[in-house]
Amino acid sequence: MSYTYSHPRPSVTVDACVFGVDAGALKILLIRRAQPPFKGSWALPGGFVQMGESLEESARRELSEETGFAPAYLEQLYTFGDVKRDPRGRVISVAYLALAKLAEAKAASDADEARWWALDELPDLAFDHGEIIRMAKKRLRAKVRYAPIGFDLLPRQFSLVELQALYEILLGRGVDKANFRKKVLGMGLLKDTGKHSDAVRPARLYEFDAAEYERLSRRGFNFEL
Amino acid sequence: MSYTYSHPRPSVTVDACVFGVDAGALKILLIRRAQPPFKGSWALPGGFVQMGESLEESARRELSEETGFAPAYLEQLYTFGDVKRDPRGRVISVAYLALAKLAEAKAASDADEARWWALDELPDLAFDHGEIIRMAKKRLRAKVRYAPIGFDLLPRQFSLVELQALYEILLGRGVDKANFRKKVLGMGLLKDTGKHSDAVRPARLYEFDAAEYERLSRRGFNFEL
DNA sequence: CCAAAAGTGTTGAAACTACACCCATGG
DNA sequence: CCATGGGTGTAGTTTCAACACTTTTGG
Repeated sequence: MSYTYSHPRPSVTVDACVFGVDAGALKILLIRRAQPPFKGSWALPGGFVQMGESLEESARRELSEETGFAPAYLEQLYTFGDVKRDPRGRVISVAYLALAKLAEAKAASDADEARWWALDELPDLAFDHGEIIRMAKKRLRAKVRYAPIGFDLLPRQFSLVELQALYEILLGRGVDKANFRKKVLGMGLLKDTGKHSDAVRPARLYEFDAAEYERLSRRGFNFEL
Repeated sequence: MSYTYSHPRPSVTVDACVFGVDAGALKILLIRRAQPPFKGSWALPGGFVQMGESLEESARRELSEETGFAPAYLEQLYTFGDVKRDPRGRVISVAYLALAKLAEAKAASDADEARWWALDELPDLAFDHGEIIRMAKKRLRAKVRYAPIGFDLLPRQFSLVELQALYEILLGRGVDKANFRKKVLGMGLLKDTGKHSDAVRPARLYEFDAAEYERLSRRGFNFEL
């Protein structure tokens, strides 16, 4: 490294918005802060980026350390850099959006310092984390319509009724059953597993066919619901 | 500032991808680097974030200093943080996507150290700027379809033929004239200025009605082309 | 056979596509 | 009156939305 500069530098953190669906509602994973500032407040899991790790590695590490959790889906959301967003000084935060499958979500929900909160009953939040969550929610609700990321919120095998319920939660409105099914199956992205749920009337279980999605995408296909 | 930490910190920079349309092609504004590393190479305009300015302010300042240019549109694109992306050490870059109106684009193109390049004839680029440009181009081509940002690439007043030509460039394919017009005018976002171009047969000139777009957006309207 | 939940068919309206055509102006 | 480019109209097809309907299972 032959060139080095010495100048005042901001700190850089990562914060993760982990969403999950449980009990018919969209939830987000928060931790209680053990250190000042905002000691005792709820906040997004996250922390300082270390010199030897990429941003995404940093997000995964912090998530694992603070919640013991490895998300099914992780994408960069936005970088928040207002001068006064952190009372400790200049701290720039790279926010990530993550999705968790329902079963795993429940497993992690027992911890004392990390719990799931329904999005319409959030506690007071540290820093500008309220704003970050608003943006993450907006991104999720928009993106679920043109990218096959909803499947990362469901178990690997799911029924069409479950998938429809998920979309109704995310979109915030009811969906016509017959039309939803025709559209979803018409895309040819769901593999019939041959299995059935054990409901009153057993429902066919499907799997998302990621390989087929890749193939179709390369040929110009666009997911849309 | 009662809490302060002392720990190794990355540097943070901003880089801007400024797009413009000229001579029927999509172009991007690059500068020639005067300092090492990559001295003499072409690169995105940008530089170090200062402690007292937000990220967007920083992007506007660097753009102004290096190209004398204030973009019509500016949005954050993505943050690049691979450990080895800069030979000087750990440098995280927040990339911005900017759009410039054609007339202003031409004005700035005379400078020696800043010039416009067609996207299919780019020179060798410093750092990971090639990757940043690829992502910016992808975002622009996708976003122009569901957000009214194409207008920021045209003069304030424009004919439908010009608008169509713009979309054909951005989408990379031909568009049916009659259908394009019906769709665009049907949205009710264009104000007829009453003026005409001075072509062989004078064309009606329109303006994008930003206020009306705001109004419709709040009522659930979604731009789409 | 009844309740509950899974799964389907039909139809009219709306949107999209392709393509042919007409119109205004300068030379 | 012709070339150039601006500006429609229409018809066939596909997609969409609404809604009523049938099927399977447990009790």
